[in-house]
Amino acid sequence: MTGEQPHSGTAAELAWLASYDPRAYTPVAVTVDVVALTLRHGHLYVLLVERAAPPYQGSWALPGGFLRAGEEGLAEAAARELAEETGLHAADAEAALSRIHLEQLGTYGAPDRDPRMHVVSVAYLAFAPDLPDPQAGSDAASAAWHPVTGLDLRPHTGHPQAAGVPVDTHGGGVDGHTGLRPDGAAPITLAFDHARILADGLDRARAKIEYSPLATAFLQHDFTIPELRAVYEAVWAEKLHPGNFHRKVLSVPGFVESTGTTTERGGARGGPRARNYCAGDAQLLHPALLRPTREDEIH
Amino acid sequence: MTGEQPHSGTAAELAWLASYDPRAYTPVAVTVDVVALTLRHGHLYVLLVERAAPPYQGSWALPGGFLRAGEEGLAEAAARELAEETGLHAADAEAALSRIHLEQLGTYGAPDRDPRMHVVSVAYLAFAPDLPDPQAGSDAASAAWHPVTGLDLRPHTGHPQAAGVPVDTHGGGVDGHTGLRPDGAAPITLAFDHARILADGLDRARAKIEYSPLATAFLQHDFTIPELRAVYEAVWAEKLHPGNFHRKVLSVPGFVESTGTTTERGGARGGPRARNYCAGDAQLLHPALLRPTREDEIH
DNA sequence: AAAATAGTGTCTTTCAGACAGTATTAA
DNA sequence: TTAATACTGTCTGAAAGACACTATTTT
Repeated sequence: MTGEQPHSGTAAELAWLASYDPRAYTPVAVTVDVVALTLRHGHLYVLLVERAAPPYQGSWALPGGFLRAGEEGLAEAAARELAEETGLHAADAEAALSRIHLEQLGTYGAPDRDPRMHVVSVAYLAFAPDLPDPQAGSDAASAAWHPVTGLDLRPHTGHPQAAGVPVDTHGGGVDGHTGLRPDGAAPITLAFDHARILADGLDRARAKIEYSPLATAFLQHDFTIPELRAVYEAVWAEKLHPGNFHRKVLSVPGFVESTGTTTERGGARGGPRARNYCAGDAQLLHPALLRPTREDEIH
Repeated sequence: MTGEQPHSGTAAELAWLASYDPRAYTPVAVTVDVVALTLRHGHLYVLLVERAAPPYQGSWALPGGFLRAGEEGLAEAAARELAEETGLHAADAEAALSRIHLEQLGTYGAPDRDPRMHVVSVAYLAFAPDLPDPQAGSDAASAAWHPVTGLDLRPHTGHPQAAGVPVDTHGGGVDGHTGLRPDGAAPITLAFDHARILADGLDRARAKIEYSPLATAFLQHDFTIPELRAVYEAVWAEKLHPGNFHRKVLSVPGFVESTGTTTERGGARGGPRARNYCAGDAQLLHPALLRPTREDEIH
């Protein structure tokens, strides 16, 4: 909009406008980062990109980029970044993106979180069904889905309470269960404060599927109750009781709707064929699906 | 675009450029706004400032200001703004601010939300005990606490629990249920998108006191169960059953701790003296205090 | 005395979790 | 056949909400 000189006006207006001129201040950059989660082979994966330039050259980071000032809103920018990095800006972007849930996660603005300048990052959280790997030859050449269990989620830039996100009581300590890769390799350390952002995103995801039907956003249009249970088990990293989960899901009005069909085959290791369902029209689960081993209050 | 002539080149080239010099883009301003809530005479009040210059000259707005780039984080900026506008930057600022709960609410960045330029606003939500009125002669000369029932809040289409800005652009419908003042005066319309921000803050507050002990942040250090109930009734705008509420609060571990004392006098209209409590050490209420007339899913 | 309120007891309903049990399918 | 799995039935305990009741204080 303004870009150059402010338009003319009264003296008072000009004085006030001057207070809005960003060049009167040290500049701030605004970026949008995306924590895109998906489910693969029963495990949670997050979309990461490899940094091609310093700082943190060669490190993995959350996909993101600068907000195009005057052109787009924050959610638009997040959707654009996500489409670019997943390689979905092709023909099917429209259809694929429409099934992806996107919500604002939080904003991170510690002055030293980027060594180059003060960067304020608006983080978004995305739930996506299993997508193809990002294709080379696009912006997404360096993007890949990583299992979250292979990432080091302990914050390393210990700025006081940088850009705190709600309620989070980030375990912070030597939790031990995160950051260990199944193959025993060293956990990957993320660039900037992206480990913290990812940890906040995982916390949000774990809490969100309790009272919202968004777990279905990780699945295809049609799914079975056991598949839905696999989502909860992956996000919560807990085994759930199959029978109780089944009855509970069906008892929540509007959570799932029967399609009248069943799967073609039974389970890989035996068992009957499961009935198919699709997402219902509820926005809120009532009653909620409470996480089981909620180790009570932390203090 | 920029308002001048757009740069030539593909988006990828622009992004490449920006990775070296973010100022290649149209500038963005970053502000921090605060939704500060308090309880007065049994009603919810919000801190507002009167705008002294266009746009929206003479309108009321949320207190806020520019992030001091390179100097402070977002939460720091919010605390600074809150201290300035409440007139608490005096001697007692330290003690008073320490009792105020402050958390990030969401970030608002629609390109046209400020007519002058693209402004990204990081909103914070504050719960404060009853504070003295802002004093003239300070930055807070134009600040005042307003009952939220006297403000015009458009209903918003977002998810009730969603922390932050819903992805969809709201369809700003006109509904008459909120914004009616008890004295029948016309509801006050807030500047910019601050009505939306305030509505999101109220939603967050209503949800937050269900599962966190933050309702106590509205009270003095010592309080009675009926006083705590008054907080819930004001925030939820619902009458609660006194007996059940009492038993429920005491049954949640770590919510409140008895001080062994009682009030000096009984209720204003009769009744025994109440026992005093202070906040316990729980961070999460388990089990939660569920809101009663939760009209189920919205779709 | 009358009215209002703090705090407790009890009953009913709902729901989460444990567990058992049946039917169906793959190996 | 064996093992795994989808799904259903049943019991127990926790907890929310409705209601009744006592005790204490103000007007």
